[in-house]
Amino acid sequence: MELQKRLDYGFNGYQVPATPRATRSARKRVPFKKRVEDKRISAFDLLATVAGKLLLDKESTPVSSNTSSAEDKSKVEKNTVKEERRDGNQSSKLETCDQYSNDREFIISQLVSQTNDLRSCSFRKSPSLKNDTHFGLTSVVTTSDCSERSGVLKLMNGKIKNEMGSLPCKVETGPFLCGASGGRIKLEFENKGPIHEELDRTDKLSFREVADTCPLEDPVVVDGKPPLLVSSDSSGKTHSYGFNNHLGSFPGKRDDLKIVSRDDDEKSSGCTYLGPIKKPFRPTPLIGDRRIRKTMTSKYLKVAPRLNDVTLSNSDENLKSAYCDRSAYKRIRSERNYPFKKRKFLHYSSVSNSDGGISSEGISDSPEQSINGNASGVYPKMRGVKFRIKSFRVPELFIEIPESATIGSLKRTVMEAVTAILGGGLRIGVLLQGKKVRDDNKTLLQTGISRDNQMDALGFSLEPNPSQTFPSHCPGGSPLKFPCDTPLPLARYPATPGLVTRVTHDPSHEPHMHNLGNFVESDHDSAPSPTDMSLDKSTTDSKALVAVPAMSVEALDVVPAHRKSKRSEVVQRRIRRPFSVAEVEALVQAVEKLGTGRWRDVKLRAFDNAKHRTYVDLKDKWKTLVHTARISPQQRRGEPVPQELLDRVLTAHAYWSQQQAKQQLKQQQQPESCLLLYNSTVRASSRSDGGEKNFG
DNA sequence: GTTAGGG
DNA sequence: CCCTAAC
Repeated sequence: MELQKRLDYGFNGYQVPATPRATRSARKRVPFKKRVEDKRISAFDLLATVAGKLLLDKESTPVSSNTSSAEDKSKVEKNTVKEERRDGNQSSKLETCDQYSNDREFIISQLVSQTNDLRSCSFRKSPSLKNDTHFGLTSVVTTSDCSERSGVLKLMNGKIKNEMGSLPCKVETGPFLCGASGGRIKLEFENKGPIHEELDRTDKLSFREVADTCPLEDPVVVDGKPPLLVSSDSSGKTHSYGFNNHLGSFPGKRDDLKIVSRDDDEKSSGCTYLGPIKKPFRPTPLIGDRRIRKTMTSKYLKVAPRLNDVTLSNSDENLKSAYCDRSAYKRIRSERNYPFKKRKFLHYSSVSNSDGGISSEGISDSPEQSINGNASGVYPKMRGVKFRIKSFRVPELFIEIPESATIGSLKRTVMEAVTAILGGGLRIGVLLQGKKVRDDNKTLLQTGISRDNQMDALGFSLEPNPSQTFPSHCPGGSPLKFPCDTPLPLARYPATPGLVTRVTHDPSHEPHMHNLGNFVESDHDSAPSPTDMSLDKSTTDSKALVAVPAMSVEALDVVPAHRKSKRSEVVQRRIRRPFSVAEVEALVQAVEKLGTGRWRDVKLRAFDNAKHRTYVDLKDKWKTLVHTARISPQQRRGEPVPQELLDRVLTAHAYWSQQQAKQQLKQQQQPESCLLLYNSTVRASSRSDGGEKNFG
């Protein structure tokens, strides 16, 4: 009979509705049980702790320092406010920086603009980049705990490249956590030349030239201020979750920050050559819209070819590498762009999939490690374990900035790039005796980290955060393109007029082609590895999708899932990702077939690869689609959905609503026995084929 | 874990 | 998109 109805309806694409929930065996709702806090320390906790220590504000640092934490903090906030108020005023920004320079100082020793060279070399194959101006940056940044204030930043025609390989770090167990002694963070941006700057006793952030093999000219030394991370959020809440502020308040008195620019193409990983960016960025419309207001300084940095790629080598490899870097744009969002909320922290594998040389060194036992007297029942001898990370190396950074940009802007840009990296582009890997500890749930005790004899083998590494990678895909509607023509879902986010900066993380997560049918890209969350992903998709996806329209690139914008270093604390709201027309079409198609109320199936069917689209999202989208279809076109907002689709939405919605009503009616009328029979029949028919069987 | 709806 | 009640 059901079949007959369908035929009457005249649509053969719909399926028998799934058995209504109500008819399913009743499940008891288990009252929420408050979880008992587990005092055990898991690897994840450890990571969170360390990362938090490294990246977050100095609020958590001991007050024993000469510098008042509170004072610094207030200073930062003050500056923040001021900056925002004078938004756009360069001089005022400098002023702001000046204030801040009390603690840190930047010296730029060399600055070179090589727009032309770049254009003729690395960018030869990238027409879209022709007009870009680049400042190559090679720098070493060091912050240390002393009062000495000096630093040097040399700029060259390269860029701050963020090398996303696994990064080594040195860790020392010690009073770090308790602040007894200064913890240090050494971040390196290596530039081929193994320039390692030893941490000095400076109390500021300094940039120092490293292995600059490029011809430099017009050396410019500027005694500037540190690119204060500005919080443009006047609400004043920013500091509570914005990484920028945390960075701004980098415990200069205690921590050493070392960044060495690096020009290591070989490390750029196996990315494939990608052609010019075809997909134009979606204009960031609305100047003055929410984004602008909120992210004045939160620029989106992009990769820029490194100088060395251009001047030092003309080898294909270099060009290729450079190109890859160029194409591996990603958005790095400032953490403060996201409101945070108390919520369950996204669980993710904290250990990198990348096998890049990870190394850790220098972990030393802390004399005073232990003390957590409170022994839990499970772990009778619970001991505290303290770590002191002596140094970390930060991935490469690429920065592109207009010639006309001011030094102040440049500084800020660099700072922001670093901030972005630290804020969300990295994750921490834990190594024990050279091997990654992948299970975040293991306790230190279980892992053996708590044992003294293991301390020496413990290491941490900074690794690229897969979630920050840029997915790519090939728009199905367009002709098949060569890889090099794959549109890059890049986006430019001029933070301030005249200043365009972009940063990218390692190309190791290079965008890859997918089957046309694979219209929805995963956001790489917890992706095994770029390579695996590709393979995975090409095999898995192809079979699962049928004649699904390809989505437009914009739909695939990767929005880095920002991970708070501090677990269990605030987690930002997911970024809004408007559905593209292609997605809508896929959704409509799936719903037509599966009906409303089977969102999980819809998800599996049409959005299985779009990790960022949950079935709840799909359900919500359908809800809004129905609403949209009902309102007048004038009232609609956002990317217009073809009327044809909206019509289908209404049709399908009406149909399934009717089905639902009928079923409910039936359930009420049918005797129990019949109901059971009916249900079993329906289930069998609707699920015999994975729930996608069509009526004929 | 899913679904349905309100916010 | 989030949150949550009700499955």
